[in-house]
Amino acid sequence: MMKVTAKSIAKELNLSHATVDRVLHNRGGVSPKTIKKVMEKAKELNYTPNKSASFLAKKKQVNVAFVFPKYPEYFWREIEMGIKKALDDLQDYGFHIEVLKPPHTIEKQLEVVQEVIQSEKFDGLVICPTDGIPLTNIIETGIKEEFPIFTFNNDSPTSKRISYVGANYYDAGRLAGELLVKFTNNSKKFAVITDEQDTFQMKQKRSGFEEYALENKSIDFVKILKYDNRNAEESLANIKSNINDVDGIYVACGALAEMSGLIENSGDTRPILIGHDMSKTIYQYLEKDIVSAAICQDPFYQGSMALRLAFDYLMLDKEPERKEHIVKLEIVTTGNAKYYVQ
Amino acid sequence: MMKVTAKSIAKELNLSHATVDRVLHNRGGVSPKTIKKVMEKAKELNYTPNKSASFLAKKKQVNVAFVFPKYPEYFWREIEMGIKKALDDLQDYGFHIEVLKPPHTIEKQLEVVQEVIQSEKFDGLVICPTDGIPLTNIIETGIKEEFPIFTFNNDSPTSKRISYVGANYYDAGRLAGELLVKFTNNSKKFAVITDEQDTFQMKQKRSGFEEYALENKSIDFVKILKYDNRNAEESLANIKSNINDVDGIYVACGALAEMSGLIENSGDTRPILIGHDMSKTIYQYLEKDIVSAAICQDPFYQGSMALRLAFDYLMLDKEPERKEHIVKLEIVTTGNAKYYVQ
DNA sequence: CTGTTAGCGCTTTCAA
DNA sequence: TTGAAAGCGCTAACAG
Repeated sequence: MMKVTAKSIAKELNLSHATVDRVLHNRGGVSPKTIKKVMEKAKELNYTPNKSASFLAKKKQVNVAFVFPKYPEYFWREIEMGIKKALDDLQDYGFHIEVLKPPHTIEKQLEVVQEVIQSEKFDGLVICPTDGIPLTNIIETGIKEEFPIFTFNNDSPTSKRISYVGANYYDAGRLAGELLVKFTNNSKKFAVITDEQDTFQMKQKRSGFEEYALENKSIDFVKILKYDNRNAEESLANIKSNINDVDGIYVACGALAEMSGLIENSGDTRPILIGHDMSKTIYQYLEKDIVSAAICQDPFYQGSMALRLAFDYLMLDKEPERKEHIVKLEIVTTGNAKYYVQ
Repeated sequence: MMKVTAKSIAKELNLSHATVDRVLHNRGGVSPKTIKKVMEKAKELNYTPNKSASFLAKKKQVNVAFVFPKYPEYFWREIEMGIKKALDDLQDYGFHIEVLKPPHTIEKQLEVVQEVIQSEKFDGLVICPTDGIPLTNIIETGIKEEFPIFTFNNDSPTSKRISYVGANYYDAGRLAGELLVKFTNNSKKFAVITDEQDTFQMKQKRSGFEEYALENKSIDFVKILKYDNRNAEESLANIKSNINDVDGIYVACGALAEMSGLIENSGDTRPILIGHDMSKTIYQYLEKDIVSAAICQDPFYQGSMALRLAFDYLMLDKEPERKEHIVKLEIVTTGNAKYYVQ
């Protein structure tokens, strides 16, 4: 069977391919009669437009900015690889990106976002907000000015961003609770390590964990301990003095490696340790059984998906199917850790 | 900055874009001088060819057959979705596929494979061999006749297939061992359920599990029990009478749902149950805590990747980077099960 | 309302 | 060894 193109269906109907193109994309200015004829023929022959040719002819060029933090590097490198991989297929279509990594503070991010919106250089923005809540306003402003903004990894749920792709951190907290209970063989004493700025993400994780604990009658207590990375030694010392009576620790912030170091050198009976994300260092602690499990969220996939959503929206005028694209939570233990590192 | 195309670099050098194209693809018939000039200019301007335009002009059409079983349906549906999704981006490039699902017996598969190779309809074959070993010969024959064959999900390691994408089942068995030990709190008594035909895959899983058990001094015994799906009731009855003394069961074959039913109705103390893959049914057993964990291998990704490898090889003349593309093993428990179903 | 035409970036044939 | 020209399937401007 022959390939079916706009031209081939035009020939069958004694029309010009321009007319066929008009109805195929309902650009208007075609008589109802011909519209009907063309639509029927197209359905009959099962016509599908050729994206390559379409983009080639359109000459549309779109530029989108990706804004996300630099640290932890092992995590964002994976995300960036996912972005770049997905881009491979798309840049021939005239879709281009620029990656910006301002320091991970709210002020710096605000500056960059403002610049991105005002510079006229970009047609869209994909951002991991340092903290969703404070950035709501600026995102809102952008959206009002018809500037499309997408969030990923961290959401800004109260803003009207086009869509979010990333994990559900409440569920992540719950999962952490489940794993800790299972691995400690129904212990009753837990600690959660959070970071200094109690961001939206951190709150979600905590409440997931705590609600799981609450539903689980066997639990005695959950201690919340803060880790401040600008003051690492001191806060580690403080944590150390507070975990003597716990059987399991959930590191909700990005300090799993630091906590592992602490536990490794703490002698005698070690508490069960779980946390988030994978790196070479964490891999080693998994191998040594100092970390029992890490909860991951496929950063590579997340990056690809964020790019795809932006592409679909900006180049294909396709609204995302859902406002929230929640990525799966993956459990990593010694047995499957090697698949998650590098 | 302008877009850099063959034409634009031709203009800069006062050449025709045909000549530029010749050197860019070293088609020969160009003087060393011009070759040098063009190559330098291309590097300087950081030229990248436009795939869309290239495929459009080439008019190359490639057809590949995908051969895999129909059952278990929940699993192969996912794989097929992965294939179809990846195809979305590629069919505009002239890459087409046909999915064939012969009954999962060696004879039927052999027939289909022979037909695929001889029919002249296809330019390549991607197959999940019912059992790698017996299919080696036919794959070998195809490869000898320059007919490219790829394996996925199940390998045919002794054949000279272009590449394999799928899990490492030895590692899967080991992981099963680790999980069982952790979840049973260091039990010493385990059973493994395999299927009637002891395929290559099943052997791998068993030996992974057994070696883990061997290394783990605490284990008393591992019972191997067979499940025959052509004779379900009888073999379930037989299994039932043999698992009274075990604390943990690893279902290595596709009978996790059946085993769950057995355990659910067996009253009193239940053994810990783990197995492979996700379906709606298994999801329910996870929720009820009858299944403690399932080991998955991202069938969607597997399908996409198999397609990509075939595309790269056949359309881009790109040899796969590795002969074996091992997909990660994922651990599914109650807490993250919802991400793995549907 | 419909057709003609040029052109997107590339490949391929033919001619010089 | 090089260039000119046609054409892949589509879009968009212009003409009728």
